[in-house]
Amino acid sequence: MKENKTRFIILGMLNHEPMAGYDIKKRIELTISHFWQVSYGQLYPTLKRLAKEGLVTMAATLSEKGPSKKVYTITPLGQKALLQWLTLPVEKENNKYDLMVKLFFGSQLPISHTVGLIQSFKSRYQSLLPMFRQFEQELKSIVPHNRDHLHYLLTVLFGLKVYTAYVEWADEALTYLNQTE
Amino acid sequence: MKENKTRFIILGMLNHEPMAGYDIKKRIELTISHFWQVSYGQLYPTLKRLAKEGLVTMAATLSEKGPSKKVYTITPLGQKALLQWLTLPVEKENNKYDLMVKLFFGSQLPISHTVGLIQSFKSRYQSLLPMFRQFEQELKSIVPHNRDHLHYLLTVLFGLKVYTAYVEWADEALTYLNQTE
DNA sequence: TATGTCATGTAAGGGGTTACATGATTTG
DNA sequence: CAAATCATGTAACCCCTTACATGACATA
Repeated sequence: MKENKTRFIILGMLNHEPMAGYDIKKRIELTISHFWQVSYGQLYPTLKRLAKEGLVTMAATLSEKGPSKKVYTITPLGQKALLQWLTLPVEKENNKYDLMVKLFFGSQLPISHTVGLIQSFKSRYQSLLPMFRQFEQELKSIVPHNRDHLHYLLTVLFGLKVYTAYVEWADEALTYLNQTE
Repeated sequence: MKENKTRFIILGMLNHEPMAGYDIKKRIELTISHFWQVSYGQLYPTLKRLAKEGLVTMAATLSEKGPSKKVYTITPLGQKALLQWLTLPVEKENNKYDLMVKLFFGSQLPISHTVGLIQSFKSRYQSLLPMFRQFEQELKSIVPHNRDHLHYLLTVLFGLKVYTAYVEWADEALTYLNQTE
């Protein structure tokens, strides 16, 4: 069977503080989008469903400033469901890399083309590194006093490690391709 | 819009040599499963569809040894479709890590629990490294003479880099958690 | 003879993306 | 005043996984 994990992403975010759907989305982008993504098409219906099941409550804030928002708050039932899910076994990740498929089958294409693909892969992740390094610095100064931020830091370090590995691999690959030319 | 990439995985495999569905699946497991996965439930219907569209042809081999197989061969049309897809822009990967979500939200759980999760993550990938290293050795001896194998090698090096990054991150994370205890 | 592997499939169901739609508000 | 952003949603579609189903053959 397949549990809906989006539910728990939302519950996790709301467990930190009450938020509107739009804000949850922004928070996701900022904090966990390097290892989990949620689209509006999934977010809003799931919020509605969580409310219906009593795991969150909704309060519409009319006319405060900007468009009206629907602020959601996690309920004790929701917290219980979240905690229970957190103790469930971790599922193995099945990641897919379009680039690798194209590389694997791309021996007929000109090497220059392959080089281009790898270069843009490299620069995509290289450009993200500074942001992660800044997060790392900020978090490391807070962590000694705050348990929550330790967990956040660990995921930032993960992003840093993996993206750095991407960049290093790209350099290695480009070296090999240069030798072949 | 969303193209069906499974089609091109199959075409790519058949472009190397004609095979039955079962063999394609095994080949996928052996060579690209660390960056792409295909299930039977997707494989067989897609093969059927590719045949219907004329991108592959099917020949049933009855009674040779073992159960009968349906051997598929790529057609010129199929090769054209494959080549065309290979030149399409690479799509950004959207990978999901269940573990990271549980880490990110898991500050309320006992540290020992978190440690356990990270340890099993580490050992899962650490145990895969020797196999990749062996592939690396084998391929490096062939590569100078064979263009195909260079591309295969690049994806093996990718697996090696990323899985090594996983292991290194795990060690880093465990160190942090030890300090906290 | 029972278990495991070979070999091919189908059906159900869900999760998730994309595209479409709407309207208010802010900013250049 | 136009464009971007805020804010919430719906509908279609499809990819994919899971579970189920079948039967032959090999092996312990």
